[in-house]
Amino acid sequence: MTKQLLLIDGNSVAFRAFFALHSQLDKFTNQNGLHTTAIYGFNLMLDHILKIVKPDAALVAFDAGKTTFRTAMFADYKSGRAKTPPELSEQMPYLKQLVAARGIKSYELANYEADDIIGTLAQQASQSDYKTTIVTGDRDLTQLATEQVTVSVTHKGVTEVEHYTPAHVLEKFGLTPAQIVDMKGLMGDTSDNYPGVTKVGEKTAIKLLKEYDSIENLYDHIDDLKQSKMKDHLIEDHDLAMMSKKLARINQSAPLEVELSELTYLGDQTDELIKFYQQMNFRSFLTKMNVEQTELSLEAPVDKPIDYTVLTAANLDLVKQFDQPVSFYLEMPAANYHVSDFAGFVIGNNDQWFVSRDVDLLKQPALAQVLASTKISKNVFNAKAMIVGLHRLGVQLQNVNFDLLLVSYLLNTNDNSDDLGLVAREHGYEDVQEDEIVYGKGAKLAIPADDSVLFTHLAKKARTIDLLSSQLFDELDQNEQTPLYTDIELPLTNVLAQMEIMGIKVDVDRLSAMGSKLVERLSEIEQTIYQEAGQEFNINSTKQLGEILFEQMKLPVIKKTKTGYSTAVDVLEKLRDQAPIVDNILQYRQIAKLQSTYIEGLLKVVHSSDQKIHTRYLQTLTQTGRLSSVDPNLQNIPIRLEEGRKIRQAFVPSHPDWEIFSSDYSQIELRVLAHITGDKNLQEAFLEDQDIHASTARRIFKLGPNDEIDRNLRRQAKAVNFGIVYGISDYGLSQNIGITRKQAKAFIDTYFEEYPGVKKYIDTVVKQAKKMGYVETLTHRRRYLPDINTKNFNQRSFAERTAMNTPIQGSAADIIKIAMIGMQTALKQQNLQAKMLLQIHDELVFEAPKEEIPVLEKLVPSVMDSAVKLDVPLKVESAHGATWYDAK
DNA sequence: GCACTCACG
DNA sequence: ACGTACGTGAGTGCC
Repeated sequence: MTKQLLLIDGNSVAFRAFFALHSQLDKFTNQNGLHTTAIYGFNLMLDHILKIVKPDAALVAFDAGKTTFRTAMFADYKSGRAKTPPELSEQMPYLKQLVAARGIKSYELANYEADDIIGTLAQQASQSDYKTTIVTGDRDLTQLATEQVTVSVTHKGVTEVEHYTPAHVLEKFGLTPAQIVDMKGLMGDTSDNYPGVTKVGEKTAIKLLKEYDSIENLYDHIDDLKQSKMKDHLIEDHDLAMMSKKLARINQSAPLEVELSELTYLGDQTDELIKFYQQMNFRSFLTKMNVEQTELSLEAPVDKPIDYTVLTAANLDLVKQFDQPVSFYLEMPAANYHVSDFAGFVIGNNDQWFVSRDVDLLKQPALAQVLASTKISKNVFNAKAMIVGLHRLGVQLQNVNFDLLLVSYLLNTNDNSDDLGLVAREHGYEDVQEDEIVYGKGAKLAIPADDSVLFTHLAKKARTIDLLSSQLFDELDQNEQTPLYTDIELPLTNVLAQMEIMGIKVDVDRLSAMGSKLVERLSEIEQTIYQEAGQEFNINSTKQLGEILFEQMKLPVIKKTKTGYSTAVDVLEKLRDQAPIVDNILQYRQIAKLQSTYIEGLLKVVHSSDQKIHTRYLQTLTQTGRLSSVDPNLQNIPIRLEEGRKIRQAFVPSHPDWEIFSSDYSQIELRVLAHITGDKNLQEAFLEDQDIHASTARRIFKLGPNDEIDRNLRRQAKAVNFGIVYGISDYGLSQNIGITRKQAKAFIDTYFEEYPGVKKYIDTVVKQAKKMGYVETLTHRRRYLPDINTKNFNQRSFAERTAMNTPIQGSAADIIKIAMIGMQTALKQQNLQAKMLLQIHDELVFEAPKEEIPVLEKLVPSVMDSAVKLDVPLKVESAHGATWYDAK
């Protein structure tokens, strides 16, 4: 029978695991301050792969030392590589302990790398009756793939792996595994520091090898190549290419001192492993082994049993005893809490938990008074959902102290799952199951019939909230984020809840009438398109559309996507002149979008009870601190094109003789930029209330104060301003305004000369991000950037752009949040009937009686522009009218 | 469930 | 040499 062999590239996987968890570096330490990220990640990978492979034999290979037979060939091999971080080095000895405790042999060999050990063993295994799986973070090992040997390369994290068989290598590179070394020979390897051929990268290497198979054959036919720079480089670098290929080739006959027969996989060495996990403080792995964690159990109950009391109308007075913070949780299994069923609730503290399925009990004074009490504070998970859910029952929730979801998100914007069990796990608490497991999902979503299943789940949720509060409050404090939570996000939760509950009225008839017209026009255009194409097809299918345009009608292919031809707007616009069908397709797309997303989509979510739409704002989702809006999204209702803008005519006030009133910040992000960077020239433009894009145009195009700025110059300057905010690149700018990359680069260089403060800021913020691993907004909102130091150019560049953009976008989000809280307070204080309904990132939308409009025209801008004090003024513009459309 | 396209700031 | 603008949500097609 075929046996299974598992070979793991220890250094490379540890390295991957270390950087995958880099943002969590400080959270993963044991009692002695040892960092444990690489060990933890490595073990996750082991768990994952052992399940898939079920090996009979296994080995983890490690690199032995600095010098190998490769350094003898090429002195610079792997030189110039950044030193292994000490936080990783310190973990390596323990990693070997882990491997041993899991019943796997480790091995290293002087003068050879882990690759060579693996290559040699894989070779031997193929001659015996073995199937081999190699796990590594290094794609170079794919050269070892054969029908008997699969190379599993770890992806983003460490548990996601991509399995390379010869077929997969072919699909991925268009090459055989044997050609990988030729590819590396031509392209070189920056991380191993061997050169390859000048100016030849992966793409070129693959192209050449597809034609010539190998480096040797390529050079045999070098005279056949057309005269080109590339040919010159190839000839010039012949020796380098040959050497690089040798360096890339994995040695498959290293003088190993181990044999396959010694690699028997023993399985977990339970006692040793438990001791090791305890030493590493790996609670989740201990849980998996069903180990009682005595000394940790007070803090971290793991499957710890829980007692609860079932509440009934008869014993309801039991809840009157509460005189200190209580945890409360109202269970709504569907995501949309405006309409979800109620499964039950839990309330309690100090290991006294009261549960019930009967949410009507919440209306009883004994309970309702606790929830509304301003004396007894409440600890919850997702306060906004609780407020809205309770409101549906006619019950008020006041005095929320701790919101686990919200605090978790502020501590790390990635901890934004709306599942309590998952969020708790991020903080080391393992005993709450995922909702999906308890309630199922999709069509299978159901409330468990078994009382003990439901009640245990609920009680554990309440207990977890209770137990996590002080720890997470401490962490907030350490991050200087307590004011952000207390003064901004927590009060905002309540404001958002009120906006969602209020909803916005929709003129359903109007929307339907617009829909009918669109449907008519759609079928007309459809017929025209079919005629022009000479056949009927599904216009919505990009695949079919691509075939018609680019194969049958032979239009030039401008851009391709991963899967075929691109038919996106920018492509079609370039083809406009070539065939009338293109214009019609653009028309069709525009109208189809309006019809399906905005007419049908919105009609579907109008509540029949009040003819209103009640969106949900997600307060704990975005990486920058912005809100998002779902079910439906009311933050992307059309405005740019008149056709679509008319949709806004269907958004109307909820009372006769009321109007829609809207105020928006003008250029808030650029003003924030001027403030944060301290750039005097940019600040001056805002202090003098100049047209900012015109002012930028004047500077970057070196125009005099009286020169006219034509529309095109202003448009280009505007694009440059956007580019700066987004974290500029010459390529991105050139694409956006249709100029060459060189011109774009010149614009950017001039911009930085004119605005030196901006340049300085960008350099500083990126440096800061590289050092600290995160960036911050005005209010200490934090975003971790785990990729900021990665070797991968794309990932790193992206992280760098994010480092520049997040403080700007995020601070603008902070400002409008503060303004919203101020507005809610002001409306109440002044006894106004006006209601705040929507937030669209830099805009607030209200409805109000006509007579209050003059009040709002003063009040709203004054609250908005005084939300924070910046070094430049904030500017607010307002409008009002009978519908949202008319508020322009 | 992913890819593509397109709506907004 | 690399291959990009920042942040979102929703509908449709296709596997």
